[in-house]
Amino acid sequence: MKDLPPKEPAAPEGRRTTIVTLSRQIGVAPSTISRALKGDTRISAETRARIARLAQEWGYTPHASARTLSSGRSGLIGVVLGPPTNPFYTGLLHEAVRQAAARGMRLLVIHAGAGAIEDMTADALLQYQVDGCLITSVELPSHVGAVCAANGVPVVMVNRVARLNSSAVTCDNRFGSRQLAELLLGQGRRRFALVRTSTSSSTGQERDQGFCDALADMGVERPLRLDGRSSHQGGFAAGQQIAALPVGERPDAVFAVSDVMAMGVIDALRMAGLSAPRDMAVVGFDGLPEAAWPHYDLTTVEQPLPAMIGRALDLLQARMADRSLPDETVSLRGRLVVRGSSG
Amino acid sequence: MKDLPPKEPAAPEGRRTTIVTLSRQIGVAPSTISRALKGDTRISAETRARIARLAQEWGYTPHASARTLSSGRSGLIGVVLGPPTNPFYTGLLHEAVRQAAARGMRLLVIHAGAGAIEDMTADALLQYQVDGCLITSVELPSHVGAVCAANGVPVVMVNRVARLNSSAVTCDNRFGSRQLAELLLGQGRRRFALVRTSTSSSTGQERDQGFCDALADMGVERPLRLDGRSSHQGGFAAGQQIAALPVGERPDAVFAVSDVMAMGVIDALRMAGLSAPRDMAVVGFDGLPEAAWPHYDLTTVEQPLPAMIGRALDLLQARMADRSLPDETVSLRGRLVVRGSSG
DNA sequence: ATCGGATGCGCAAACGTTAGCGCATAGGCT
DNA sequence: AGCCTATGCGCTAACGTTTGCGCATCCGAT
Repeated sequence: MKDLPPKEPAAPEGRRTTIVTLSRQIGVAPSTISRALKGDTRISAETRARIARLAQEWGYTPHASARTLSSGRSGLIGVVLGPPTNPFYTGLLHEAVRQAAARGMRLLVIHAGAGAIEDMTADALLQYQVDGCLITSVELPSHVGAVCAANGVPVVMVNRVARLNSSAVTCDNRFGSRQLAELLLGQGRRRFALVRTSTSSSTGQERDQGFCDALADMGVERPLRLDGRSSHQGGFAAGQQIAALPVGERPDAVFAVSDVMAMGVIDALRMAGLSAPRDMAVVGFDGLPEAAWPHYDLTTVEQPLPAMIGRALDLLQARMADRSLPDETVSLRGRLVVRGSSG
Repeated sequence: MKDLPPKEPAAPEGRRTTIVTLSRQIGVAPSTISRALKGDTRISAETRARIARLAQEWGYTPHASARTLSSGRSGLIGVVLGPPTNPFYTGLLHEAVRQAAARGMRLLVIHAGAGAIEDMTADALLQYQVDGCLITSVELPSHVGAVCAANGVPVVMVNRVARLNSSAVTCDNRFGSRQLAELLLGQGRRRFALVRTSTSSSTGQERDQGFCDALADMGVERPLRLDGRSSHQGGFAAGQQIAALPVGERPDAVFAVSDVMAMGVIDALRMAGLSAPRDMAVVGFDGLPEAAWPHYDLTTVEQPLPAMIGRALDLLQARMADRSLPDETVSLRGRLVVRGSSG
């Protein structure tokens, strides 16, 4: 009944159990151990089984650095994360951690937040030999892009349009915002306001265009445009402006290009004594968990985050295996989630 | 005017510039390069300067894996991150990334979220030879603890009490919630509700106790206790219960042990037609940026996050340098931030 | 009996850095 | 002039894995 986990069962000198420890135990070459452990069929099935058992018994753990040094592959994905003011990035990180782990990869956080990325920081990509890079920041930091390109490190942007030397996976922003527009138009709304981000991200622009195109198709006049930071505060400020409009000029529907901003709008309206579905419809985009809070009850388009991360990792892994693959952009359709805020 | 950044200036064969590339260029031993680059004073100042210049010229980037393999130090900090439902962890991550980078270290995200951590995942700690571990999860995942302890990897818990084989840095929860209690008592509030987390984290318990002790000191009866998940939803549910109380039994102040929960409480009250400072005071704990939103305007105790992360990294680095250092717990005082929600 | 090809594994050279010794050279001291 | 201590580097052996070859052995086919 030796049920103990393989806790240094026979590594007496406190030295790590390595591939040669095993090789000496069992009387085969280290290379055989290495191959057996990764399932190389050139090694007979029974030898592989014996080796697997031995490794288990001795609590063998591969040494990632040694593998990296020898093979050039680190199993690490460099991540540049967007600002904390948008919970979307938080969800994205969590999903990425989970899925990467399932594929045997880990996330190395290179940079997080809004600030510019320093060159020194970007060098970590090289130092740690990341196999690929996941970027969700507003813009592909130039130095990171250069470093990756110069070293053949594949880059995938998530929720951003592709730049030079990068693939990308996004939500179908145009289609999504068109759906929102059509929903509102179908309700008879005709006076629109559009709350956008001042830093014109590709995502924001696409949502803007998709929405406005749908309005144009119906011959509805262009919406009132308000710009602000992509955060609750940005939306809040826009909401205050909207609330301050003379009653006659008030829109009957407002589309904020991100859920956080929409939440800000709602809060601002409320503080001005206006209410989300009653005085005007408010819709957002992203599908944050927060948008479902009863207090917001926000109609939005939910980005298919798990699928997006999955595709992003697919793209990355494909390009790790074959560096010559051309850049690719995939866009996935989101799901319109109709809640109370749209009336 | 050769202003180009050191972009493979002379690495013709696409081979990485290594320490021996440099050593051959300049005619010294590789070991000398290594020592010079890390400022070893045994190398003359002028040689060091020459080498530094050469390295710059050739765009030399150290190979982290090689260093790790040889020296045993990876420059990596393993991170276990709490659930995405509490923005506190997001802020913590951002701060940690920034400060770690400033100290030349990177964050390897081992696990994120509420789910249990798998053994395989924990093994990444060993594989990548992390120098230390930062844990903010609710409880120290047992396997992670075991792995770290067995391999002498220092562990620091943040916002959690220390477990066996770990140091910790927390906010002074008792003092903070006492301050909140005294603030409310000073206003004449006497009927209290306490919204707690059902999973009894050390943090939650301490805040509970600090608050109740202060009440007891004033001879005020024990508060009504409501338990829920540590999220907006948990707080929301508690808020609904409070709102549903007969008017005579309603508290005149509620303390939610975290800001997210307090936000949930406020939203629930509001949906029931009650309002935060008017019908009862609501206070939280953490000092989230979200708490400052005009819509919440939440009185809270702000955890000194930058200082906490700083101390956590201090503890970690000290224990990397000297593994024999005893575990240490430091608690830092937060700052009472009085806003509108407390009336 | 001989040959040809699988099948199964071993050899040894990388990968880039670090660190324990050890060996010169130079200068100051007696 | 000889000895001693710095000062400044070089040698070399790790660190643990991977991988391109290459070499046996064994099987069946000729």
